[in-house]
Amino acid sequence: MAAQRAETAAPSGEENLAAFDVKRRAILDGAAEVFYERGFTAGTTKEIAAKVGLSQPAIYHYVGSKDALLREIALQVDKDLSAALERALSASGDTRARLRAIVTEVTEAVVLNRKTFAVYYKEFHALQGETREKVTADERTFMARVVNVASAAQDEDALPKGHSPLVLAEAILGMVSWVHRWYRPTGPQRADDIAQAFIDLLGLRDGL
Amino acid sequence: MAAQRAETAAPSGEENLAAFDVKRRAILDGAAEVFYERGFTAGTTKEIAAKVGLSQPAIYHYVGSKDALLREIALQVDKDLSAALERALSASGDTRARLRAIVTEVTEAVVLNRKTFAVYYKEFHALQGETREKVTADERTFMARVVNVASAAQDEDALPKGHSPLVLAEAILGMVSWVHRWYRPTGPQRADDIAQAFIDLLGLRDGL
DNA sequence: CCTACCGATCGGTAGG
DNA sequence: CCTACCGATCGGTAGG
Repeated sequence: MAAQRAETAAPSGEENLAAFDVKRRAILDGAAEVFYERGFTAGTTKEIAAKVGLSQPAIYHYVGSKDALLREIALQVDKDLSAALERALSASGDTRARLRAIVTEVTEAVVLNRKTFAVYYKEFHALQGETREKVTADERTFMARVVNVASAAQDEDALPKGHSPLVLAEAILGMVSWVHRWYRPTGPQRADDIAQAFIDLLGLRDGL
Repeated sequence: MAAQRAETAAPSGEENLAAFDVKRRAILDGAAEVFYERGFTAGTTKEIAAKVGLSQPAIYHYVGSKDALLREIALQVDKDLSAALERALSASGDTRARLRAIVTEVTEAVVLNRKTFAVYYKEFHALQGETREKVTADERTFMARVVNVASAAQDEDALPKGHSPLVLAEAILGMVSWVHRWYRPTGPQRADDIAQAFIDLLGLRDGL
């Protein structure tokens, strides 16, 4: 449960806290990759260790449990999503501009950490206890804020009236979230191009 | 690998082929539910058996392996998706009407078998061998056909020009596919309402 | 940070 | 279709 750092001083007093964090980060990255390729349950701590050049038990010097690996991944995505929304909503402009900013910021977040987002979406059900509750609550808050913007957009004729703003918000976020499944970094599209296509498709282009 | 039916004649000659198929179907439904709730790897044959009122080994009288359970689920979704697209493209009407039909038919398919689709999307990576290849190939064909419609729609000014038709197709299908994640049968929305909201959001309403 | 290893789980088989 | 059970895997600990 508790972080392991206190019990894992460097072997010979030569390595420092920064080295610990660097390796810990590498382990988390390796975990995201393994869970992305094989799923949380099928992916093993041994595979993660191999990717970082450690023995399997060595993982436990840096992280308390396999569950903790998934928890950190989920909390990272949770943080990325709120940060993206925060940036989008703090930008200046009218409601349509805010919607555009949401699309752009969230698309960029998904593209930037595609594999981490994929693990988050696919392995949500494997989250346990407080983490599950926190992430669920944060997602609800996130949705509520986007729904508010969608509702305002309907009032201003930037989105079609006569439909639940919740459905419109889920539609827009679905379009954006789904990027994690088809985006390829080697492809011709950049995050900006994709976001702009979404914006035009939704009729949110500036001056429309 | 081979179906088990030939080796599993009814215990006392009383039950017939229909009973076998009924139970087999129940097992597949139970598997979809268990894999939906717990994931493919974490979900056990014991849990599936319990849901159908059988012992764990009894599962193997009806299905050859745990992998076969996932395979059948994936092939069912594969079939549902082609059938939906087939219906959409065989309907009369112009390109915009065809796009509307794709949105409506696929949304209805996803809503109807929400959990099965969720397992398909989340556990794709666990598919093995020929099944994986077939499903991958079918998905590619599916996409190519939707991209064709999207491209034609651009030519006819039913979708915005200046963007890759692939990105537009992924955007529309993402919106629709994501329904598996938020749709609740107890909610106020029917599949039709959702599809109509998508259509309006995309500016595809008839006569626009 | 490693080697050795335990405890538990689980897919699948045997044999009836 | 059941009971009994095997073989293998894996998360995590011990002890250094």
